[in-house]
Amino acid sequence: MASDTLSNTHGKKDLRCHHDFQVNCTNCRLNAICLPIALESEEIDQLDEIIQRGKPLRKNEHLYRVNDHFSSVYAVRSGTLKAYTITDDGKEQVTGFYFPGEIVGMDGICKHAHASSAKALETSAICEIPFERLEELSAKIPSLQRHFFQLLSHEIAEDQQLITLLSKNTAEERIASLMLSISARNARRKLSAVNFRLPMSRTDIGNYLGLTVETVSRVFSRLQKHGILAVDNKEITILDIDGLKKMANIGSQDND
Amino acid sequence: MASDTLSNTHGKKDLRCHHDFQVNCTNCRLNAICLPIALESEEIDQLDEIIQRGKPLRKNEHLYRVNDHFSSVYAVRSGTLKAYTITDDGKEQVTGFYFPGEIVGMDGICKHAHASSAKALETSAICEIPFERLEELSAKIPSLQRHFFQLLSHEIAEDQQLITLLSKNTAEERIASLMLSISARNARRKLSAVNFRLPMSRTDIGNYLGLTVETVSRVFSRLQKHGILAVDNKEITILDIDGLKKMANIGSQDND
DNA sequence: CGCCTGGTTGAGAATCATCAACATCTGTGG
DNA sequence: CCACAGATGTTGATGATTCTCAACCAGGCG
Repeated sequence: MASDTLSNTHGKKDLRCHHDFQVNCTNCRLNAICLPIALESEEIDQLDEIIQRGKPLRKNEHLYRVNDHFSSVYAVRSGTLKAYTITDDGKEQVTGFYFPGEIVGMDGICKHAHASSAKALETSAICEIPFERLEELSAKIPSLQRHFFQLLSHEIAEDQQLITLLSKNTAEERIASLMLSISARNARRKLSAVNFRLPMSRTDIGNYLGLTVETVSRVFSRLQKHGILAVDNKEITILDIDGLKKMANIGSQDND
Repeated sequence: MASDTLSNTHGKKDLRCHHDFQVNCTNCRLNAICLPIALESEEIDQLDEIIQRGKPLRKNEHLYRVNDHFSSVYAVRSGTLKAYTITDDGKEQVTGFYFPGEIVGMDGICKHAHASSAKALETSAICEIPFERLEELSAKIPSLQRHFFQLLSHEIAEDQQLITLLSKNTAEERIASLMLSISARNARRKLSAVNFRLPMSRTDIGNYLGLTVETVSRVFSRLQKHGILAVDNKEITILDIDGLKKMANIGSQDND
């Protein structure tokens, strides 16, 4: 099933051994949703050359921390990351979850220091993309520059969706939206849209959606009672996707 | 006082007459906070050439609407804009306010269609920057490419601050943060950091911060009672900026 | 086996929304 | 210049959603 998820298939002691160093952008299953989209094959090779692999993270390891010097953005190849900041009064704020094919770290460009921290929710393989090299290459390959502009813009548009969610929607609507978002992102990777395992804790979900753990738990219970979801710990099955969409108040949204 | 605010100084019938068509990027007071930062003078001229001016908007006029074809981003030269989306159930969601020197429309890059609408809160002068031309020029001028990447990244980082605000903070903290943000953005334009006129309605403030008009009004009253703000309709004076910062739970934040 | 983290469920409290009445401002037209 | 209408803002009373505090349960790991 999850052939792009290394996390559950190897132990902890020798992560590097099982890692496939043969992966490159050309043969990566994710290249349709990652940076190389719309590049010519020789251009992909150029991009491929600047990308550094072989940095699998174990669960709870940090990819970078807030205020670290910014030098790269990162593509998730397998596993899941969460990005978060610490508020002035010491509380954590989860700002996003990043699944395979997605790019993390773009909020650090503007100040040359990371605006958030990123840690692995499970064992994760990461492609590091040195930003200065990417800049140079972008100036040479117009479609790459455009694609990267689009990636940044996409993150803005997504954040604004989250803003709307937090500003206007009830607890049930927020959870429903998140489930639909994860479902859509799974579908994009050719995984099941109705059956998946949540990589994050209830605490992280609540934190991300501006809710307490208790509320998250109660909403999951309610959704289960109403026959919309089957919830077994972190294992989620969407039983009534139309009901879920109606609950999320989503007409024509593309949840990616 | 507000020499870069045309809005209050001219009537409605002949907006174009009073508009200063001599403005270019080189002599624009805002060029330190707009795009041309860090460009050589001849590079500024190149940028200047692609920028289209002379599009003053009157209050409530749209710069673009959601789903309009995306072809440009826009720099605010005077006045104020608000960006907003319409949720599936028909409610408005304000996603940002844009002051002179700031760039609006960047959320449209990713889908080549605007992800939000932008309308003028008061008479506003706008610089239109055709995006394809900007892309071409960015490929030629590395510092421009970098600056634009940074602008996009900055918007992401800002949106994430708003997410945190909506997710974790009380009504008072949200209002206090917004006042501090407006104050800091005024200061950046060499205007008063403690005395300013809000260009947006209470409804817009509430909408942006995820609160009702009534709550916004009550919080303003409370802040006034506590001697932190003097509020006279849209005229705001910050009487106790340290108290305001403490209230906003802000230690070391740069509110721009 | 027992501890510890993570998750669930319940009861009471608090913040903010809703509904409603009233005040103020703006601008239009007489 | 004044009067009026509609939009905008303020204040109060009530109620709902969600948070807080607390107890309890389940699973994983030493």
